[in-house]
Amino acid sequence: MSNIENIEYDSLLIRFKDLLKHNNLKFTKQREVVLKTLYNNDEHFTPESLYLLIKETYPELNVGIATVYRTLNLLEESSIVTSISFGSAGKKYELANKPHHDHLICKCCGLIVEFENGDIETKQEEIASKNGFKLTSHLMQLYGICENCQKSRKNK
Amino acid sequence: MSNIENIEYDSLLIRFKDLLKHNNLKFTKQREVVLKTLYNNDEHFTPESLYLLIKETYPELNVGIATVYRTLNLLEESSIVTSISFGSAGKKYELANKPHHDHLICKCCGLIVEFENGDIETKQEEIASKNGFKLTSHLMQLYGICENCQKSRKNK
DNA sequence: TTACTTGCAAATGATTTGCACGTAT
DNA sequence: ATACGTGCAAATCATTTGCAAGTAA
Repeated sequence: MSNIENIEYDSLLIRFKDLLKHNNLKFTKQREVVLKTLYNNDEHFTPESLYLLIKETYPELNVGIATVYRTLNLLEESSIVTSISFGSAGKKYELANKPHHDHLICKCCGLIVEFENGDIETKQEEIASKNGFKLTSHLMQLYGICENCQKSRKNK
Repeated sequence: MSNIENIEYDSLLIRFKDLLKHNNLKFTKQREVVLKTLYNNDEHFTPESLYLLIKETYPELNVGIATVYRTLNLLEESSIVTSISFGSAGKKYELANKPHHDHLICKCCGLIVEFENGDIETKQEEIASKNGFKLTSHLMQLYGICENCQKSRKNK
């Protein structure tokens, strides 16, 4: 692990600890492990997939899925993680401090592809100011069928 | 109700009936009423809100919520309706053949302004196809502070 | 010590499913 | 007549919550 990554993780951890202290909450191994696992794995996790990975990685901690849910909610309220939801397949979480990007989501298998597009962001600013709004953030998710799912549909 | 609306509805209905026939499914009052209610009300429905409106509008049919779910799934698979996920507020359905609109949302007072922007939609198509996706829908919400709220903040 | 946190299991809420009866074709 | 569709209630799935025991501060 490089120094840069450690610095990033350390600052995340400090933010998390500060937040806990401010709210009279305690810093626990379980909470740390949730944050660390999100940080070490560049994926979009469902609560269950995160729970399974944590169980596998830290079997001695015997973390319960309820704690994963509780910690994800805490982290999301504090804007340390964000979630995206796609239909009935559920909700997925990722760290919020990644460089800004939007999501392309397969309605069929749940695959998520990240993208970034400056032209669209410029247009969004134009639309907002045309309507008298001062833009603070946005949510853009494109839903479709990915290459693989298009193929498997044809095979049926 | 104008002729134009009737023609639109009739063509929708024909599409639905064709689809049912094609799959050896039957055209029933309940299925018709789900489509008609979506058509007559320019809203985003949760399965439950749609169910409640149908019960209120056609009490004699005694439609069950399971049928609303079943019909929405059927209509969605057939691309007659699409669903959009509004964050934690759940999943909402609307007719797929309406012109797509997006939302500009004031974080301060909740004002919602609808807009439509062809340039962005074109870019979205480009992004999707560049990633091998066949685009079916999108969710774009711009969050900000509206004109009025900007003024009243200054007054404070 | 004393709150807060945990894992567990039970509870909840949304959606789906099995079944016997009803209905469109 | 024969599937298929329906409402109902029970089942399921993801998520939340109550509780007694454990742990950070």
